Amino acid sequence: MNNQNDIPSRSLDVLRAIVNDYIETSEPVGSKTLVERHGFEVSAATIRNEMAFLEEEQLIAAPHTSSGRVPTDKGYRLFVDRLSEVKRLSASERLAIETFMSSSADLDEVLSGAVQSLAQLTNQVAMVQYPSLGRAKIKAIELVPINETRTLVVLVSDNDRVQQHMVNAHQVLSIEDVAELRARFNAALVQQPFGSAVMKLETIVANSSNHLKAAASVVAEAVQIMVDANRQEKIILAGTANLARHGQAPVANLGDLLDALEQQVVMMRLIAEMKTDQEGLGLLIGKENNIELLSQTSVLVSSYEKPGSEIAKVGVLGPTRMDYAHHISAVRAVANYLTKTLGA
Amino acid sequence: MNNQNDIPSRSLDVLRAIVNDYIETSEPVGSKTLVERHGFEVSAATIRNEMAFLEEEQLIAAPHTSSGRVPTDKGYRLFVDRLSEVKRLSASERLAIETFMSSSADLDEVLSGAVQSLAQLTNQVAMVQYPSLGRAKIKAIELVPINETRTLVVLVSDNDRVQQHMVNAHQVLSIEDVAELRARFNAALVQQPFGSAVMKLETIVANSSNHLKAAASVVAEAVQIMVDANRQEKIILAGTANLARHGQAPVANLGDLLDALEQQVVMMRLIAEMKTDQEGLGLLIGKENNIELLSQTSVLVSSYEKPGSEIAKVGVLGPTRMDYAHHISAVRAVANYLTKTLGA
DNA sequence: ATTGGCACTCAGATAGTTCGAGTGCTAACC
DNA sequence: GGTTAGCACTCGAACTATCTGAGTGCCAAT
Repeated sequence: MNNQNDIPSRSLDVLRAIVNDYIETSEPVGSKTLVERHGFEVSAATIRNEMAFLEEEQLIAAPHTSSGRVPTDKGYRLFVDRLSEVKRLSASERLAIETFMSSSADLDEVLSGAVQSLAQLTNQVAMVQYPSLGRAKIKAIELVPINETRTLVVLVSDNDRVQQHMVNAHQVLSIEDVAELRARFNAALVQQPFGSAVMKLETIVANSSNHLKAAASVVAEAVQIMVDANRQEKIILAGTANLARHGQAPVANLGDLLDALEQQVVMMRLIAEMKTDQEGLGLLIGKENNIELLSQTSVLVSSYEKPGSEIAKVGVLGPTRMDYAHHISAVRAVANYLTKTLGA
Repeated sequence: MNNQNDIPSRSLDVLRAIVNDYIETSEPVGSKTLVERHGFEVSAATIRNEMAFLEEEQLIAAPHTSSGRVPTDKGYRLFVDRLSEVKRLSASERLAIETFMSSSADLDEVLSGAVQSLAQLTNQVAMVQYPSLGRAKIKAIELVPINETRTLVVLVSDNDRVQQHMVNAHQVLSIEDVAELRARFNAALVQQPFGSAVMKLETIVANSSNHLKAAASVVAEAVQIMVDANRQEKIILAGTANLARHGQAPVANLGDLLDALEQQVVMMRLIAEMKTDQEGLGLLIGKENNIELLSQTSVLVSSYEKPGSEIAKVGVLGPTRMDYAHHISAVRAVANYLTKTLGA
């Protein structure tokens, strides 16, 4: 097994050229076109020798005997890690991000703007993970009476996230009743971290006036549900149409992939488990993600930070044959804007 | 131009058989298979004569000379209007709807459950339109301080819909300030229909304490935005993956269709403009919708009612070659459940 | 180490052939 | 008159054959 560093510099030049060409044309690339399009000072035959070497190293592969070569997952990996220079975003691209992401909006709007601009920028499927609220605190609980028995429970956390859940107390609640419940829940829960809030719920119910115990327990249940919904990761997607567009789908059965995306669960797990480097970037190429359905797709994420809550991720999913150099810039830029906007 | 009623009964039998067969097999259907699979007491030749007649009437067409026949839009229309018997839903299908649509949830959850169950039931793209809130009234306005200057404005309407919008007052607001704003807005707006609420906003701002005028105007703006967002129709989709699944896409470029669905605007207009009959059902077959992109798809909707607000629609979109008899039942059932659940 | 030369491979395009489901028409039949 | 059997005909789909050319691997010469 050869170490990467054993690969001579010219071989790497060839690999870089192959990846760039293939990303651009999406056709297997052969030795002759390679010499023509890039400024190699050697003949096609020499390049062929290099290619044979790269193939031995499993960095490129031929779809069928005697056809051009295509980078393997391993080839892309080496390319990304050591060969690609980051393409800076153009001014118009930066502008696009800024206009898409209106600041001074609430979390939902900011995230949805971010994911849409990223999808448009990359022509891939974009996704953003909600900041996990593990460390977030409860800012307020509002009870809004809807009719005699039904009440809307609104939970606001200290990072601008608002959740709501309808409950039915199965008993008539007077205005005073609602006020009491509101007071009790707020007194006990405001400023509590989500984690510990749940433990207080029983006490609140126990302390409530007798005739309100049932209602209190229903509200407590709603709070529990919302806290749980928080712990459970959530993502937003945009640009799924890009999968069907631009010719060759990155998967045999496009329907299955779209389905998986719609169900969210696969992507949620994947994005949650992805590791990122010290710069916050994470990338899984092809089979690296160990998900059969995604064996021909790459997932690129960058973490962004929401002060006060944990770090979350934003990224794109596309065919392994994606423009890594460009997309890395795009994802990173959107992540930066997110951090900036949310920090304000 | 022949009136429908001039078409002899046996011809209609043949048309019905053709539609049913084609829906089932998605292959053009020929005279021989037709005689075999359905209990026609006549020979294939006779059926051919009938088919020639149907073709003259433009109810069926042959993809190419000497191939089986396929129903035209007009053929489907006649089939649906006069020939198909509604297929009742199976017990398990009804059960699926019920479990999907937990009652005592808020509007978002109910609608999202409905659209998901419909997508699953029909294997098509399902969509539901939010009830327009033209007649709805404001139930409460809550102001939740997020930090010194930012405040979350929560607007609850009397049909369980909750909206929120973050505002930045650009000035420090004390608890008393927030209380005053809350009181003023609620006093002026609670029980006001959305339509007239907007007109009161100026007065509220004018009446506010001087040092709160700026803040009040920011909040008023937020209310305005939310009211507008309400007036603007909104839909939820589910099951878009079903388009890519099951073989032949109903459109040349699947990407364009997915894109249009994601952008929502096309479907929003279409669903808003669709007419429904006295039973609340509406159906556009193929080119009837006059949208090039959707020329090979049918859209089937049923209206549902949310007491107190206007009527909205729920339905499915799929290839013209869809199982109308079944889907009509499914859409109608979901609409009924919606009306029932929301009326509670 | 590099290169020109050359035989070889093989996917994809083009063209020809066959096959059969399906048609339209006509003449006979009830 | 409606129905039917019979038959010639059509034409897409599937199969085969052939051709082409981009690309390869290898070897001998530089």
